[in-house]
Amino acid sequence: MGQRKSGHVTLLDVARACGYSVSTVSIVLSEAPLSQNVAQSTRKQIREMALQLGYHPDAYARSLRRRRSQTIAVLAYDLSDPFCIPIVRGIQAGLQPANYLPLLMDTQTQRRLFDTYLKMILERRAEGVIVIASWIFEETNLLADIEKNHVPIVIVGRDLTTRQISSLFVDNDAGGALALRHLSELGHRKIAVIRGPEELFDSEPRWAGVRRAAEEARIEIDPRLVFQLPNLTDPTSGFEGGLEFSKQILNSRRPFTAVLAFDDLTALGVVRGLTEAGLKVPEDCSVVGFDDVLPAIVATPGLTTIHQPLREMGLLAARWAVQGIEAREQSKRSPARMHKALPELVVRNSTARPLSAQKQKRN
Amino acid sequence: MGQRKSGHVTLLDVARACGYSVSTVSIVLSEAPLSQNVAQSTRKQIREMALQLGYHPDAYARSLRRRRSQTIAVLAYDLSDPFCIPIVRGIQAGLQPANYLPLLMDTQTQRRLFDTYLKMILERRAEGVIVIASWIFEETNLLADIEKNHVPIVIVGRDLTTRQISSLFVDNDAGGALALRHLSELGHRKIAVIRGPEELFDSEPRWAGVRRAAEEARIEIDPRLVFQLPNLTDPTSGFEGGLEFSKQILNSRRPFTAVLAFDDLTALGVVRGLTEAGLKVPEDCSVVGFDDVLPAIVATPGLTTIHQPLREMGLLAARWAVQGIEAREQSKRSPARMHKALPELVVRNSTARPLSAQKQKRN
DNA sequence: CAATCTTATTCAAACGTTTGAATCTTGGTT
DNA sequence: AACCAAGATTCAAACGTTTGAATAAGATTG
Repeated sequence: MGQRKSGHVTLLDVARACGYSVSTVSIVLSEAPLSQNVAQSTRKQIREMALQLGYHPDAYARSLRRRRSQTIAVLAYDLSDPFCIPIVRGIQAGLQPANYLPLLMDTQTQRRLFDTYLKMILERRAEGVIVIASWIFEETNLLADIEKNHVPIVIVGRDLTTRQISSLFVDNDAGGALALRHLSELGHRKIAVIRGPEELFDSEPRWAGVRRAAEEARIEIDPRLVFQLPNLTDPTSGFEGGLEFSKQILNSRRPFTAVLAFDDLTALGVVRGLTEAGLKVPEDCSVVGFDDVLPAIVATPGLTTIHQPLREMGLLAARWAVQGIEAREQSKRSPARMHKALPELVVRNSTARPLSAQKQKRN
Repeated sequence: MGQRKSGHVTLLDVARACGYSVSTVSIVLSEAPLSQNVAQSTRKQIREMALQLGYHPDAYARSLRRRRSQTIAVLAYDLSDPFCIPIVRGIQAGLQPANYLPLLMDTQTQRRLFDTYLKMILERRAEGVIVIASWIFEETNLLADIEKNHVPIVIVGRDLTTRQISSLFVDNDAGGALALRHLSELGHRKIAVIRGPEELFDSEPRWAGVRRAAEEARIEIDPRLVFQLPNLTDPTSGFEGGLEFSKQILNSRRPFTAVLAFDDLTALGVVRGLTEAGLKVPEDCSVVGFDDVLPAIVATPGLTTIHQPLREMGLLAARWAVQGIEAREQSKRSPARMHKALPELVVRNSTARPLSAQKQKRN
């Protein structure tokens, strides 16, 4: 209604419209402690006028004055990886009640974008940063700028506690063991394993868990049945990796009854490869994945996999970030925390007893 | 170094450190036109000092003063729908060069969150809004508040040009026709169709396209082979819908050789249902989806589907939003635009000639 | 009835920028 | 010697809030 110069209604507009000072209006609308002393009638009047004019406080002015942005940056390495989404969801859920706005950024595994966003985080005065880890860059050094400003950082999917950064990640060792144990309990003994890319944090401990469980089950893993995914740029390229693997292993003519794939996409690639070669999953060969992402759930046969509590991890990451901010407010030092999430086996239909074992059973 | 009260380095800090006024420093660092008049030596000195101190301009102060937030809100109905991701990617790509920050918000198909975010959009002074459409709420009315502030709106996935909102969506009619034509060309005549939820914008035109193409191909669609998905809350529940469908149609014992599903997730549900009933896809029954999302690509058999140019649509949406903002700057009225994207058939392995037709061919 | 305490409201400064106008140097032109 | 135009730098106000301190008017007390 008024001829405001900027497009938006300001406190001044409201103040003029109902004849009070800017201060009073601010106190009422922001529900400051002082607003107890403001007369009931005044409060009501101001509130109604604000509503009528369509007043919305300017977050920029407010943040500037309060010196708080109420913002937490979420730096995801690649949103097109279905792995990220549940984490983001969890973070959202954790930030909502604390009234922080997640500033969601997708680096698309590009170094250039990572830098751009890092600058933005600083400029937008994010009070905390949650990083969903990527294997592409050594995030650690890049985050130095952020740390210098004492902005709390939490990283999901990678252990950086050695560098004093709070970290959440799944217990890869336990997960790998879970997967192998499942196959061994079904009666598989000739198990092929696809290890993750060397650059990736999860690869090593996952493999260690597999070996440990194999030993416990007295299964010897034939090194000629162990494959290694190349270092990938695109997270969905695990699928191609799995496809490629199937070709190689079938060519080699070495016998195997099960494949333990590094992650779900890789597993789906294996399923595709085997199927195209005329093999049936799970009858001729069992396949197990890792992560439990959407494509694994809706594929047929449903993929047996290791579930990561991604949502819960995101939730916790958000809580930690908020706590870190609060601690900083009171200039307490909060030490880096660590959470190893427990993975769970989800049995679907890509695994079954091997033909040999079935015969055994029938005997 | 300096004993700054706030955690961040300000212009004043830099100014003091090198003995110039705040103005000069601002002019240099923000590369204002006036900076041509600033002596080379001074410029260099200031830049170096800024870098050394780790100065980053405060986006809040800057936006407040410039009255520009350089921000465009992206309101996605549900990020866990793989459909959204490529659109978001496209938007990102389109916003990057224009130097706008996408404020990515995930409403999780919750009305409450939608409202919360709407308020935030206003408070954060987003200069434009891109909505990735949902079927849950009538966004139109909710967006009224935004429109009142003359913030340009672009909607993806739904036609709201009748309400003067620029809209981008796929040509559902053409897509539906494409799908049916593919099946008919393979020789299918008994085609079951799963229509989308009534609430959903795409459902009707897609169905219309199917009927049109059926007529053109002289195929009669048996109404008893036509099913209807219920109104869903969760986008991935299309999978359950497809599963349920298979049970019903197999129970009915009516013959059919192909299923044209509303979207990919539904199609994957159908594949699961048929497979569990002992039917083979595509040998015993062809299945075609719609959208071409990740799970359709990595499933086995790869799903034949109708591809939507989602990334391109996102890119265009971003461009339109930016143009809308520019137009508003010059207080030009820009009329609502419309773009109907062309869908494409992607043939994978979930469709094949029906058994009957194969025999015919051999004759 | 003056002094004190509430209650209700306003003042004015500050947050960190940007920018039109003002100021102060120079060296160059009449 | 007076004048002027660049050239280099600074002043000061403004953006829209918040908030500690100040003010004014009643009500309560000694």
